[in-house]
Amino acid sequence: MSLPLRHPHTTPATAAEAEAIQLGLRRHTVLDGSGPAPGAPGTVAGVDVAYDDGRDLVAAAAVALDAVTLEVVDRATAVGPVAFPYVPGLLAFRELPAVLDALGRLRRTPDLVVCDGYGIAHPRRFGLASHLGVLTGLPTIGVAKNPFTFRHQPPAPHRGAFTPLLDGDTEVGRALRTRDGVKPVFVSPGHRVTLDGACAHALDLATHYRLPETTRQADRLCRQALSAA
DNA sequence: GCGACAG
DNA sequence: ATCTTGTCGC
Repeated sequence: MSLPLRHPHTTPATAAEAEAIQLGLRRHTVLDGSGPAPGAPGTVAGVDVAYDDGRDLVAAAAVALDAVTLEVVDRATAVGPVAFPYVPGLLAFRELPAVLDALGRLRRTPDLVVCDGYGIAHPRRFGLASHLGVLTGLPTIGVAKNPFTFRHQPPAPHRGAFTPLLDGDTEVGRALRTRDGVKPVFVSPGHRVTLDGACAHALDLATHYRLPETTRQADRLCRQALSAA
């Protein structure tokens, strides 16, 4: 089976073409909070990919968790050839083909998807999570391990503290502390989620570790799928 | 022009 | 992302 897409998924031949596609899709971004409320029942999926440059392979994983208990309820993987090179700002074109494949193999469509990367915290306000959200119509957020090119002050040392992630004067995301005294994560909305909502979801999903349980599970599974391929 | 730059 | 052992600490 596969996921119905609201917009065609395309693999561009050049970076310039990719930027044009990106700008076209960007107009469909919605940040109205029509996605699930934090704490609401349902499923949350984490997606991630791993690469084997030597074999030109990419492996993606989608792991669905119960949004309330954080128990794993479903998992799926997809392995295929790498379709696009790594270009900062164009990561979606490299990761999404395999991710869409894996997501489509879940038994049930998740109510929220958590990406390992950015949503609107992006040089053109359209990162990986934004791209995935617009293509599928699903609510998405991005939780990254690094601040990319954006400025921020360190948040207070306690869990839940945050500071704005700034692109000039615009708050495009937040540096959010998910554990006391541990390096923050960098959260931004992708699609159908507000910035406040994205942070609340990230905090709910990262209770025991720095990273959301969704990304931890997906990271483990895609590495496993790659080594098994 | 060069470097930096999510994964 | 990936190449990679042990080690310190809760």
